[in-house]
Amino acid sequence: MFDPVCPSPLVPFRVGDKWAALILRCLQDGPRRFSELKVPLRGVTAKSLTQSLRRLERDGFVVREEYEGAERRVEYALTPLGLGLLGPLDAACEWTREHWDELIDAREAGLSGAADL
Amino acid sequence: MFDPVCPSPLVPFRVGDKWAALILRCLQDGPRRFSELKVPLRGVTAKSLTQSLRRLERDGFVVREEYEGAERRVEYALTPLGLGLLGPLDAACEWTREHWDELIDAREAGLSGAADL
DNA sequence: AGGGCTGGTTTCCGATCGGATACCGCCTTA
DNA sequence: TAAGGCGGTATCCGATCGGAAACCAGCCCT
Repeated sequence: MFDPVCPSPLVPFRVGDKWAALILRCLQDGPRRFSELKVPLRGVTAKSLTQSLRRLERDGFVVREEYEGAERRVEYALTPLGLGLLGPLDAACEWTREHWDELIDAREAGLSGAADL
Repeated sequence: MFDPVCPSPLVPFRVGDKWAALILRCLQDGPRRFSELKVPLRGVTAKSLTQSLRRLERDGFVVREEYEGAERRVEYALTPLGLGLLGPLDAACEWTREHWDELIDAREAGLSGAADL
């Protein structure tokens, strides 16, 4: 999941910061713990993950719930607002999948003669 | 159009860089000249505009056409791919409009107690 | 000859982004 | 008592983003 070799920088859409969209996807099937998020989000550092989660929380897309008990347990879950965000996000993802070949071709064509950028 | 006082940083979606989405919108009703883009995109500097346009061109969303003649004339137009991009973009915009109040409320609530970020 | 418009480029700079690394308190288990 | 997992923080750093300002060539008009 979320292979770092995947050329996702090609995707023309973004939701929030670098990891936000992936976090939302990870949470769409239910709450996840901090460490359960780190696994699928390959390569994310604790700092970046915390930062993204704090922002998603501040913006009302995610709630942080700390359970008290013997073992420490913190779970993150989507709010209704965050769940709704998945709609347009899915639309964008689907469009990207449908036009993937065109995106690749266009960029490769546009790349010849534009070394930098 | 595109009032700088508009709190658009609240919008959770992004397409490309800061000006890309606005440029696409400006082009949706037909080609526009460089200087015709600068007007509605209030506050954009020539550098930023050029940069965004070059990227959009490289990625195959926009074409640059230079007309020869007495007066200098350069026009930018959407490609079919760029036109298609407006679909999911519109979906995202509409979602944002529908949930605007929730977005505001959520951020205001989330802001109390989170000074920075 | 000078000034203006068009479509940029160049340089500089501060702000932000995000990775690397080290460290932390708390709790459980061996 | 030490080791290890959990859920982070703190600090540093290089890369990128994007605005400000200056400058430019080519062409027009006066």
